[in-house]
Amino acid sequence: MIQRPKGCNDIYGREAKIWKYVESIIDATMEKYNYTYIRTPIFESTELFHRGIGESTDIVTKETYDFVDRGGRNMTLRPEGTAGVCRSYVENKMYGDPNQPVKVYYNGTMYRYERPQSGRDRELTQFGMEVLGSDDSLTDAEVISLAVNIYKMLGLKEIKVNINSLGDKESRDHYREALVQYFKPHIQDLCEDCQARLEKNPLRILDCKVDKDNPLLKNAPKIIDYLNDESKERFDKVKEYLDLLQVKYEVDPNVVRGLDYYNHTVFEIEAKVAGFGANNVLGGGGRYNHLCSEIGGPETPCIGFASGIGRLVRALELEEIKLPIVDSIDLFLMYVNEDEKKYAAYLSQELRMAGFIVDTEYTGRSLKAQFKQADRLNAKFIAVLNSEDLNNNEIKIKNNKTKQEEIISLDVLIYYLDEQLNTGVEEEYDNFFFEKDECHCEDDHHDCDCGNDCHCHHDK
RNA sequence: GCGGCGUUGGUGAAGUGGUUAACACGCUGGUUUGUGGCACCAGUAUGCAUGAGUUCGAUCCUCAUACGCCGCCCCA
Repeated sequence: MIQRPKGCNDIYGREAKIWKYVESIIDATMEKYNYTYIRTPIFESTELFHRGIGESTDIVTKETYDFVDRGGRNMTLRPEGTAGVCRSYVENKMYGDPNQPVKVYYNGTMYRYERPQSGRDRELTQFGMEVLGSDDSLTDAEVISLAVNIYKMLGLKEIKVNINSLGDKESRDHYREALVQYFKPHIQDLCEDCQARLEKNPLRILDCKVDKDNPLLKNAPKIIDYLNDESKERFDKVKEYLDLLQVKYEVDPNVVRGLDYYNHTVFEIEAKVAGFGANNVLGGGGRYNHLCSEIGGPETPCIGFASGIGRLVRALELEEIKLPIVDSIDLFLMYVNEDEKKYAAYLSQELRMAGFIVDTEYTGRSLKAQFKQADRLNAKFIAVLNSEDLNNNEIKIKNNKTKQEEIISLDVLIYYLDEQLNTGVEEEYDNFFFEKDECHCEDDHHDCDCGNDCHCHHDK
């Protein structure tokens, strides 16, 4: 049997409906923030990722799907979305558009050659947004709040926003040097990986899982103390705007991100729901003011965010959030003989074009089995076509919930269905969202005893 | 790239070096000749991821490969 490629998934059935719903919320929310949709190629020249993401990053050195095309060109399946968007911004001279900044969002598959595990696939779907052409801290705050609001619109409650600032190049170099100086005398106390990190990327040591309880890490220099005045000022401004937008966050000096192009604001949003596994970051992003110039465009200040849809769907499942997924049909048409079948085919089309969700029988089932099929499809109405009725221009239609059956004229069928299906809509909407009681506590920092199943930020 | 565990019908799974691979759900048909969901009866894997090997004989033992799950590195 031919199996699917390692780390890739087929998404179908109910899960596909969840994905489509999630994507519809993303589209709708992005639209409200006036981000426009952008589609860029799934593969780009290898050079773009090497220059953009960074030669020495793991993602480029060992995780890309590279290939040489038939014309001998070096190509790479995109491992992330930002580099392609920047390339498009530069190549299409969007910087010349008077309408700045350019605010775009994307949603597509990315590819990373990694060993699959919980929350990590080789083909993954990410949505993300980028603001290109503004250095204003308000864009930093807006991108973070937009991300949070998408999660909120989907009903997620158990999320946590961690932010940090890497400062500008000067601050970062300064800090890097300080870290190396600090760790060097104690290097033998750290795990093997960290010893390697000291030269390669000392910032990563702070995020080590093995050494996370080592007091050495706790007392390490903090980047905040190494930010120059300008960097510090802008970080304060970002926090001020976040407070204004009522985004709850924590400053986490360990958020450093894996891609070279970030500076100043970096952030991650994690799922806090139990059972998520090792990879609990739903999304992350940051500011990248030098990427565009790095790939041959003008120096352009930018900020962006990307989030894995697979992980997001998983978080929704673990939080048991009920989504408005339509898994019912309006009418199932049943028949026994060929004439009735033909009429079923004809009538199905008429009703579908009139706006109803209609299905019928295609596998030659017995009438009894057709009833079961109608139930499996969650048909709101069912009708057994009967030659005699049809000759009288009538149809016998049954409400599959109340079991009430009526004989009506075929001439009024559309109006009948329309009327019947529109009653009880409210009742249906009641089931859409799994509403939890809102917390009305005044103080966020206390042990909540309001009795609600709420998730306000107390000190735990 | 490194490590651990796994893979048996449509599904959940039991099981054994030796003729017919449990059980349950589901599905199909019948009892009931065109208004069902219950009940009862019957049918439903020439097959145990793939390929080699050991053996008189392999789903079972060995090896390799593929894929899955979980962790590490790293990352969404």
